[in-house]
Amino acid sequence: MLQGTLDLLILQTLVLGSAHGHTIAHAIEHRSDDVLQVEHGSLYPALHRLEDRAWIASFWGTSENNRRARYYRLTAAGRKQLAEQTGRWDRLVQAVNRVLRPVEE
Amino acid sequence: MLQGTLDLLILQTLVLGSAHGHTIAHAIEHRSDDVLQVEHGSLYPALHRLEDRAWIASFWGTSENNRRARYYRLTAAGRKQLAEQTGRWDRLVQAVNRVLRPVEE
DNA sequence: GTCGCTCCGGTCGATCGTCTATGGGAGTAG
DNA sequence: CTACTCCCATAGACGATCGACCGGAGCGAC
Repeated sequence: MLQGTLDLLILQTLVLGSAHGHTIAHAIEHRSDDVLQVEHGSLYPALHRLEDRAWIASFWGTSENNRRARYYRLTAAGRKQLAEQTGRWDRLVQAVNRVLRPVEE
Repeated sequence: MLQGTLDLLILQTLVLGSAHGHTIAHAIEHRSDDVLQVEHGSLYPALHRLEDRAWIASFWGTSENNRRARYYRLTAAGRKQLAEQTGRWDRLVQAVNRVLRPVEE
């Protein structure tokens, strides 16, 4: 996966509502038509990283399968961050595409 | 910059003809409207990496400023690799965008 | 009851790519 | 001969991802 993108994907996923790790990973994989794979070893460090930066907040709950699960929700700062990172992502993609597909000058 | 993208950008730049490090960096920066910045410390490791993989080949020459410069050209394998990586890039971008911009289901 | 499976959270070490900083040689202009 | 630019190069740190582990706890089959 592309470096730095996971944080963005997680934030976006949480816009739709609080969720726990497993659900977040599945949502990303499903919505990307299984192109993006979210490994455990990447997911949890990312979640902790985002929580440290106060972009998401967590609380313990019970999953739909009656299992103990840590739920995450987007904070106000996280929402702001999501907008910034989405913009940054778009700019980068456009920049790379300009290089990849040269137009006649 | 996005991880792994630099290799792709370099390969694409060399499609237009052989060039040395400085020129490659400037070309990428210029064609991306200065959004992408190519640092020396990233460029040369990338060039050596690509050469190790035989996707580019190098030879010593003289720059337009009469300076000793190492020129790089795309190999056949590099051209093939460019096509593959471009496809991979497109797939990833589309996948991320699907997650970022949810359509009604 | 207990065995095995799935769900859920977590960590650790290795790896990879980038960045900052530093260095040096060689041409050029004053 | 000094200063500046061009060009190549490397070293150390950092940040993010990955693969491989480990633990617990619910659940269904037998």
